[in-house]
Amino acid sequence: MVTIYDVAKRAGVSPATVSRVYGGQTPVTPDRVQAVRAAAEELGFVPNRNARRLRTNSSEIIAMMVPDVSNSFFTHMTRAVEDVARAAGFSVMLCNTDEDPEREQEYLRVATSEQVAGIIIAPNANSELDWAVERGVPMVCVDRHAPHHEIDAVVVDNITAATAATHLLFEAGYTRLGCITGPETVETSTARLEGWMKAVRDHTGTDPDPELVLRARYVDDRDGERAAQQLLSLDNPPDAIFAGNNRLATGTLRALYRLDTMPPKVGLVAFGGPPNSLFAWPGVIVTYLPDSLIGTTAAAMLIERINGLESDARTVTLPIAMEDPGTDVS
Amino acid sequence: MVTIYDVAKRAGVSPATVSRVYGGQTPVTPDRVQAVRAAAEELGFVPNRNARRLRTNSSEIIAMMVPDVSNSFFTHMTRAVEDVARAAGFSVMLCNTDEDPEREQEYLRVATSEQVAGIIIAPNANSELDWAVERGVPMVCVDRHAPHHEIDAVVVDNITAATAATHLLFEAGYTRLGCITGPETVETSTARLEGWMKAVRDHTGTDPDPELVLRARYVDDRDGERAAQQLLSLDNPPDAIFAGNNRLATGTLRALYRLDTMPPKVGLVAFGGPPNSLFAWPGVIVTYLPDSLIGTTAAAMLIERINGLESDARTVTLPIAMEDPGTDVS
DNA sequence: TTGTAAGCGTTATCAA
DNA sequence: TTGATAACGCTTACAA
Repeated sequence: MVTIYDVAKRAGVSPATVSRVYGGQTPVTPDRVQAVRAAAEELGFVPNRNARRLRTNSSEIIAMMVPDVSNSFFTHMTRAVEDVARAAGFSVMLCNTDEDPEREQEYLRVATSEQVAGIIIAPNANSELDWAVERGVPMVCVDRHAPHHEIDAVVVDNITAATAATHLLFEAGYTRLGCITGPETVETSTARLEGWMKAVRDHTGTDPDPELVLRARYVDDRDGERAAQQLLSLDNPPDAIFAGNNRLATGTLRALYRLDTMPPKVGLVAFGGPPNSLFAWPGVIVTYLPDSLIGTTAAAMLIERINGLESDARTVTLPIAMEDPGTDVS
Repeated sequence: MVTIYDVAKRAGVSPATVSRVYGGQTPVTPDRVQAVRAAAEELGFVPNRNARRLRTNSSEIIAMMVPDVSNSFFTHMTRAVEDVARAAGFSVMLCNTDEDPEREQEYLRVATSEQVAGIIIAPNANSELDWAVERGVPMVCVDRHAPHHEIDAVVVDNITAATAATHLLFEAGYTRLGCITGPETVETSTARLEGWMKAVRDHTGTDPDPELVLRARYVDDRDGERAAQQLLSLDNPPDAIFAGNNRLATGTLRALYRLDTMPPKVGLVAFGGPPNSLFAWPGVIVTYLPDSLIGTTAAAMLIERINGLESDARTVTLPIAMEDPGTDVS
């Protein structure tokens, strides 16, 4: 391994000078910079970041922890984070927590002991962020608030959007609405359920029929498909379904397709949009989560923290866009 | 920061003993292990990986470099890599090269100077892998061979599958086929074009009309959409289109939808499948790339290299599955 | 502006 | 089985 000592010898300067050429604060005479760069080039020198980190106690890596790396919502968010991070000189390390607290905990441990510059995380109700927070690692939550913690967060207004989307179903003429939402450990699933219930109460004047509400995992299409099948095989099945995230929407669509009751026969709210939806479909109301905007906002906030900002925890709530193609088959 | 010295003092042992308790090779008496663990727990000790790496010259991080983190093909592959890597004690750092040699080069630099354990990369024709290879970083290419290099690779048989899929279009009764493939810098796009041409020659006995072949970027749906529009607005437009990857297929479908010529009116080969395709569609022939299998295979091969395997470069070619729902509208 | 030298927290060598 | 001690490659006082 080529070190600054080798480069120093070759360039006829001291190791300190070499160090200063790379990201040093102290100025170095131009011709010496030249000499050092030339020597480094010839020798194929690469600064050892571990040594640097050991010395400086800081890295240029941001860890991004999401429950599902293959969900387009998070991949878009990640891309946005990466763009902002790279512009500020950080690399992004992506970690897949799979909505599993143990995995998440392990990654938090790894990230902390890697001395990452900061962490962006979509936590769940059981996340134990204390540990990393206590050790002073800058952190920003995305999509969900931090449980029990004063941590910056970038979220969306799920309740309002869920209510609005559900209203659109009623306006389209559907009357008996089912709801498939995520597990209780995920904040957004409860918020969306709440928004849905509000709309149902507004329109019917009563609480929704409990058999019309199902919970399924966010991370697997199949769970959504099974839940939809269950709803549709009720004695008194719903004529429209609210699907609490993009995967659940995909699963629900698949169930509808299998049963030959594609929208608009049965209405659908795809909260967060089916992933990579190809085109608008009559009878499908799609809400678009501002994935990229969440990412850029969170990255910017994290970088502020990394740069030493000490203010109280901030929460940014972003709006949700919606598309209603109507129920006409065109 | 809590160090092994603090823990040692608290536990009444030497720093060396503490070090040995964590991942050490040398045995330690059980009660001392107890004492050390207890002390570490109380103090909230986390081993500093930078110091460890500096000392041992090795990390437990695998860098995965893909051209498009939001493409489902690569996200599925990444998940598979992660599963295998985690089982072997590695964390996975995901890097988005955006099909851009400069970005890729930067990430290779970062990864090398981070002393990553190994690299899994989907390179393009301009990738300069020499640099990292020379420094002895274990590497495996996925989806594409390494340009000019003796490096392990896990690929699929694009030519054969492209030919077979194109044959299916002819068999379905389509006669004038267009082809939208990726840029020349990407090996798979040329291979798929080649497979398509072979099938066209087989059936028509002549070379395909040059105006029916278009190149578009792999990484953006819109490029595919524009290309499809261009093909369909020819004086003598194709009655079926071969789309060279999942994004191009998505874009093509969108163009077909806009022009109200959805399959089976115009036939389609979606090579690699439209992302998260909801269901089979008449007139759409889908080839499924073995994304997960590529990932697990590549990860296993990389880990062998990390563990010191010195054999010649190996190339694994995996088969491609296909689905043809026929042209009947059901 | 430059060089010398002392760490950063860990692991590896060597004796005990 | 354990402990003292010398690295690992880099940054940074401090002195020149």
